[in-house]
Amino acid sequence: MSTNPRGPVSRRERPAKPALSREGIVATAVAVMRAEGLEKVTMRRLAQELDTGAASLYVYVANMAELHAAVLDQLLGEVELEPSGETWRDRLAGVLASYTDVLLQHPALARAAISVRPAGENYLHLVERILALLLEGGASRVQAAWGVDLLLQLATASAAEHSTRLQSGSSEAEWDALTHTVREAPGETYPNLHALAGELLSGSPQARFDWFFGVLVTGILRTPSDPRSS
Amino acid sequence: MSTNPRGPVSRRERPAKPALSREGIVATAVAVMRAEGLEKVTMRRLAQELDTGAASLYVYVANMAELHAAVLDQLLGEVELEPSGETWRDRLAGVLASYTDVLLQHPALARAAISVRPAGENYLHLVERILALLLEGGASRVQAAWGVDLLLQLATASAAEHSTRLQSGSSEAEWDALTHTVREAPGETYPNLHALAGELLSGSPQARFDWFFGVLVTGILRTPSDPRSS
DNA sequence: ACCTGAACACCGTTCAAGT
DNA sequence: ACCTGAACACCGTTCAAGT
Repeated sequence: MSTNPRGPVSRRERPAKPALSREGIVATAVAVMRAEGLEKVTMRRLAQELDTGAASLYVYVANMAELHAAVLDQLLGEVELEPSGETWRDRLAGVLASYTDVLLQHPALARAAISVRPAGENYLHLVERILALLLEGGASRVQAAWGVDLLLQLATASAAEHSTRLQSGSSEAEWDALTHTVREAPGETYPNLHALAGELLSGSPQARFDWFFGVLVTGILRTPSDPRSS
Repeated sequence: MSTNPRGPVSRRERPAKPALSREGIVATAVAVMRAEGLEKVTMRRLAQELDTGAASLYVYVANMAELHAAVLDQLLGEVELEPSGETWRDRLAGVLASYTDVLLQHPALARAAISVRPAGENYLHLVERILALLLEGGASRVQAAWGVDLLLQLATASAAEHSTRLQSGSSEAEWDALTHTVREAPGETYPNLHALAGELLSGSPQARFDWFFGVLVTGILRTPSDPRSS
């Protein structure tokens, strides 16, 4: 009869329930999201996964929004900050494409990312990197600072918009409906819409991303900030 | 004892329940949203308002997303499409500012607008007007078509981001937290973030809007679409 | 201080049954 | 064809009570 120096053996059924912690909760949230999507990341589901009650989680996270922000920051760790590329422009395009990719893999998160400010480490690293590349490209201090905002906002919005199209069951039908609406727009009421229907619906996502990126970079470098405000 | 030629008078308590219709449902949804916000626009609440059961609404709208799209299109009727302004550029800025204003008045709708494609009349009129202004400014066909997308996407994202800051009870505290994070970012790990903290947090919403708008217009007119795709 | 069960006040959507 | 009640399968958050 060997004795366990660490005390009596009790509840041998499962490994001792690990203590709750903010990191544990966020890690579980990320795992559930990867497996089943952000929709399934609910307080009740997380609690079940951690073998406790939903109310217990509120000791470590203030609410759902804060949890979403933490999950998002965690995901941002996957963004490629040092992509290959000859010029600063290619590297900047690479970082943004990687950011967009990460969001596209998690449709619901892309939507959440628009209203959520992740103030975590990974978000800061991303901002830092984009600032560096813009400065390398010759942007002024204000151009770089405001430019980051503009670039991230657009990348996020594009991912959110695209991701809804991808996931929602009705994606195909909805796209058809939009196509139909544009193509059938009467030329008397909507002359330009009618004339440019082809262009409005043209372009692969890649081609559009490239053009959008070009527009922003060109604009950022050529547009001085309002002299009255600097 | 007068007789009613239209039949026996029954249920004199309230005016006869009006027949359900898609327009009636959307109008009620808009009214509830104006009064109490999009969060309160639920199937159950709308049904209550219309003196019926939630299930009955599904005869006229497919689901919540479709209802949101209809509400959004209705709201877009308030956008000023003919603002005063000397140049096409001023008028375009006016249209976009008005669009942003409308969304800012309804925070939750701004967020919904990112993933929702309103295919209604008012949305089409907005697109038509922006196309016309861009063409007037000398944009090519593709520049105008893709430019509308870019301008609307960015205006929507800005409104969504800003509106969350405005409404969420914790807005002030969250903004302080972000400010603090940026100001306290260690210079060794985040040299650029640290050096540009002032610029990152600078600028009134108006100043940023003006600069963003300038960046997009400049970029749209100067960036040719990829020759391989046109 | 941390954890819990139970409750509060809700959701969207489906479906069998009625008219 | 349209409308209904009831049910299904959930939510986030709070709070008194325990340890």
